[in-house]
Amino acid sequence: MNTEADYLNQYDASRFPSPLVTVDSVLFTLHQQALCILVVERANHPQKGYWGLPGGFIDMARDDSTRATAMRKLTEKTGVSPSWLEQLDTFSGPDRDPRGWSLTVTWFALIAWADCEPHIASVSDARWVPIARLADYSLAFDHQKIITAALHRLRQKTMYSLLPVYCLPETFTHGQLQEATEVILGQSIQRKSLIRRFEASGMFEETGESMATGTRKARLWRRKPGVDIHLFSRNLLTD
Amino acid sequence: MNTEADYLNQYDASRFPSPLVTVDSVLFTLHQQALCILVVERANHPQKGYWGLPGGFIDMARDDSTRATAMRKLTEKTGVSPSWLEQLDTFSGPDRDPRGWSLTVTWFALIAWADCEPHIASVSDARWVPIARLADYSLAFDHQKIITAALHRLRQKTMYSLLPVYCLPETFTHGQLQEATEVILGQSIQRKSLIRRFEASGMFEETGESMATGTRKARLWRRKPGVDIHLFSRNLLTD
DNA sequence: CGAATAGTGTCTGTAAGACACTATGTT
DNA sequence: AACATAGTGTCTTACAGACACTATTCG
Repeated sequence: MNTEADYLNQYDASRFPSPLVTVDSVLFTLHQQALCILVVERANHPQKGYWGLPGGFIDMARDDSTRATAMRKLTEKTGVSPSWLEQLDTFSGPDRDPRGWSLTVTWFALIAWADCEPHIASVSDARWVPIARLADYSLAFDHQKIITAALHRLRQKTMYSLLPVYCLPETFTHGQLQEATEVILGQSIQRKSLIRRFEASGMFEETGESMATGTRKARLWRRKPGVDIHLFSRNLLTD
Repeated sequence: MNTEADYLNQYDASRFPSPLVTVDSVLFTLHQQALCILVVERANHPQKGYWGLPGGFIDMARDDSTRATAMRKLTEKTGVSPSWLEQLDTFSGPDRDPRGWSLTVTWFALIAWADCEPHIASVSDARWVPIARLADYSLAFDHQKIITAALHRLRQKTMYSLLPVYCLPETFTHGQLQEATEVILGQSIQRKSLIRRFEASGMFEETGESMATGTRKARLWRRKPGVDIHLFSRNLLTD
């Protein structure tokens, strides 16, 4: 007799060698017209003292998916949940970690700077780094490659959606969204095109309030609750 | 003294519990105007007798990435390398496999039916199933969910690239590409639009040969060697 | 020649790019 | 009032949709 129940009774996972599994996230924000990434100084070996992405091991007792692991680690470092969190890619191989064959499930996240600044300012090991300054940091493992992939994803999605709103505070103006989009894409865009898309997306509602960012007051908007992101069928900046 | 070398000397991966890690692929092809997926009958527990995606454990001695694992498993089942292979997503959680907390890195692949039919016909455990017939099969684990994600990816990419060419033989006609695209999208498309994109992509060259699929002979084309896939800035079928 | 599929010409429709214009608030 | 930023009107451009047209091959 050899039922599945018999098999499972005798099954011992520790008999099989397994890769080292981690979860890492690339969290972006915008601050002072710069696109920034959250990096953490490594307190332990391996690569102690290097800077790395926020992440770590899965806690199988608490996490019911790698999304939960990513969320838990980001919340530990920032004090809040990211506004946007999607899976990026899985990186693996025998040489990327000195402890052996390893695999990291990576996530791509966005948050408003103001939402987490108080918490980040209070912990010394996490820091926002403008992407133009990343070269000043010694990054652990293949984290530079992961960041490059995340940046590519962010720029692609910015071309066919209004993803940058997830880098903004709960209420925001057209001007702030335009600035966010321009910082991410690294070039100026047509305000008219952005506003046309903003309206067509059906994702937003006016708060009724307005705010003076420049000289004239600008209307404030928020994301409609429960409304999903809208994907456009054409890209911005199609050159 | 506590150097990284000391740390690595004392490091014992087996002390830490680790999720069960697998790699699974969704391989699509086109046959007789139907979009098909390769499924394999499970010879061992768990879920023995159910059908599942081609995949399995990482062989850390031989595979230098999960891509290599996916490629190795697909080659075992089909006899050839897929024409297209990209990472899809990672699925994880405590309940998806009865052996415990598990994680599968999934890949999305395309191949021409004729390239692997001789090999598949010779092995009894692998089978092409038209997606409309998947309901007739008892699928293992969360493989239905993985297939749904792969199908979504295939359809999306078909809207903004000529990805379906990777389901065709090395040389093919405009008509075959149109048929492939229509089968994948489940609706007819404008031949003129397809040919405009085909030319604009710069991905193809004429073989000089032609072929009678219908009454009149059609020109044969192939992918230019070393040329990457072209992504269009607008979608087809934007309704 | 007619039938069927291969392939082209060209008009329409839609949404982005460009940019001038008007509106509103601050000094 | 001057000015700077908010927001609109509208022309142009690029490319997909529609569909009629011509071309080729076979019976």
